[in-house]
Amino acid sequence: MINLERVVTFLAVVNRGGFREAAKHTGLSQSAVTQHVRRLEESLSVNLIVRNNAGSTLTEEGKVFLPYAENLVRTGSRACALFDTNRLVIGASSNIGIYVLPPHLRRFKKTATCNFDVVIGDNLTIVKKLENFEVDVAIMEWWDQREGFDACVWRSEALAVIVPVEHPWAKLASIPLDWLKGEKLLGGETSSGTGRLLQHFFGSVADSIGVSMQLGSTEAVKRAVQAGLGISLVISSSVVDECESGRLRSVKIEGITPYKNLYVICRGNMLENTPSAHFKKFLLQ
Amino acid sequence: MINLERVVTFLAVVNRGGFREAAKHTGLSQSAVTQHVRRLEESLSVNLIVRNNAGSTLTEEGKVFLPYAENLVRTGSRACALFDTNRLVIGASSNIGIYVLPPHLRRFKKTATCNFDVVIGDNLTIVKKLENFEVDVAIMEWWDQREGFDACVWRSEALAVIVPVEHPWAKLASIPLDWLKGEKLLGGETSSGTGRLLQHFFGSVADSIGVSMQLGSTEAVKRAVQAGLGISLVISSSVVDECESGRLRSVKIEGITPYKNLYVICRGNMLENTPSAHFKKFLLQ
DNA sequence: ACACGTTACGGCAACCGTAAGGATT
DNA sequence: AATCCTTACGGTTGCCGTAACGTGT
Repeated sequence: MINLERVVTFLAVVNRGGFREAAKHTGLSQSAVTQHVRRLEESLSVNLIVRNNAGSTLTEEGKVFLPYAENLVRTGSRACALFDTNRLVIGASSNIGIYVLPPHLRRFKKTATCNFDVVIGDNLTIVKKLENFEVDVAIMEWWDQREGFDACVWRSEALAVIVPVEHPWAKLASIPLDWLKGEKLLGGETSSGTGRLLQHFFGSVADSIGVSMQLGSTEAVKRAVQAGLGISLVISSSVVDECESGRLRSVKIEGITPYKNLYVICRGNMLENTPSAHFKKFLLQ
Repeated sequence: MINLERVVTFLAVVNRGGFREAAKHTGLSQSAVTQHVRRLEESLSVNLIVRNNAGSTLTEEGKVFLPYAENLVRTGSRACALFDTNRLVIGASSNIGIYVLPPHLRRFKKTATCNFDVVIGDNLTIVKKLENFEVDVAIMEWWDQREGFDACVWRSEALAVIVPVEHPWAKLASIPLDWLKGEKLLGGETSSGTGRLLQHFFGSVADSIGVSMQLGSTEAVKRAVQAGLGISLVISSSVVDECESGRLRSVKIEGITPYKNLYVICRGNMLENTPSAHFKKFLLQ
């Protein structure tokens, strides 16, 4: 079985571009670095690194091995940190991490008995990291009930239809649902479950609502709407500032208050006395 | 950093239910097993296993650590097998493995520079094994274009409508497509893409063709058709013997020669000089 | 008494660092 | 000559297996 210390050294050589630098960085002698890499190569029966006076580089085999090496070290590190009651990695999908979570994190920081890191990324990335043990707990905009995880609804986050200030609807207190027929919404992050939401709140009208671009982030959507490129449906808290300062208008829909459930997700089989359990309990009060 | 050998031993203890059994299974002395587990526990600063005369069990911490351990060992094993140039595991979905592949494997055996194993299973099982690095190359009846794999069409395999010998169509050279309307085909393996095939070759007629049972294997379908339970659509080469010996009849459809594409699938990022690359090249000539 | 896991201990191999040795520029 | 990696070598450590030792049934 592969020796992880050697893999760590291998990665150091790759990242630092040479054996000497890797030695400095890992605290080993550079002779030990040579031995680590050589033994790793022997155990795999291939050369991983092209030795070179001007920067060592990966062989083809090294390139194939690299992702495995990174995965192993990541997972190993996380496993080591598992019972370290002093560390927590929180994952959040972009919108939540940017617009919703910060004040809660600030409150948590006061009561927390441990340090924590936050990783923000699109929904699929965070799910992947949750599965890869790179994050301990995730706050997400949807959950597909996959096996091995405990998900519970944290809170409902209000959604808002936003339009440019010069838009005909901009000065109306609210509009009837029918007006949305045939509209095209500017899309933000992919895979955030917008389709399902539209269906749920707008019923048959949803079929005639299109999503016209995938701008990748709510920030991009806000700018695009400001620029008059179209309208969109976003989390209310993401546009509080813009609405107050008059750069965007939030328009209500008569009789409907669309919202999005946010989920707290942990791996199943969690212990009581872990940082992630504390964080979950904190969020759910 | 965690020592993977100790993790392997830990898993052996968990799976075998005791230190002694784990020792037998891993080839270590049971003293060494004790040391491995103890050192692993020390490195994580928790107890993982409850020692017990009647079967050792996991502690709560052990249960939490278990998935990490499995993940690490799986990834490590995969990485080790990456450059093993003397081992090849070929996966094949049942029909292909049973009826199509054997003569090719025989030819390959003559030229092959490595030993190989064959794993036969239903389509989903083989995909799973491909993703888990349990098979290196797979021959499948469909492919859903998932990321990280290279798939190419190997060959087209003719399909045949089969009927019992006493069936009204049995003595006809061919039948018009329309006759299939309202028929029910006996289904074999699940998830073999029969629905798409019917649509492709039979067009609108396909909508009125049903699939009445899921018998699980082509062998079962053949027997069922022989017994007069219905008709079916199968790979021609699977019924050559039965048609020759008069136990089944293969009926042509006027103007249509249905077939099924077979795919050779490897992981992406493959090197040139691997057994699976050789096998793929061999199949594609 | 038996089956299980732990501890003690001696031999062996692995590993590390120092220092000298090639190779390339 | 300078920089890089490899090799040689000795001291230390860690690891394994044998065997003796607790412990619970």
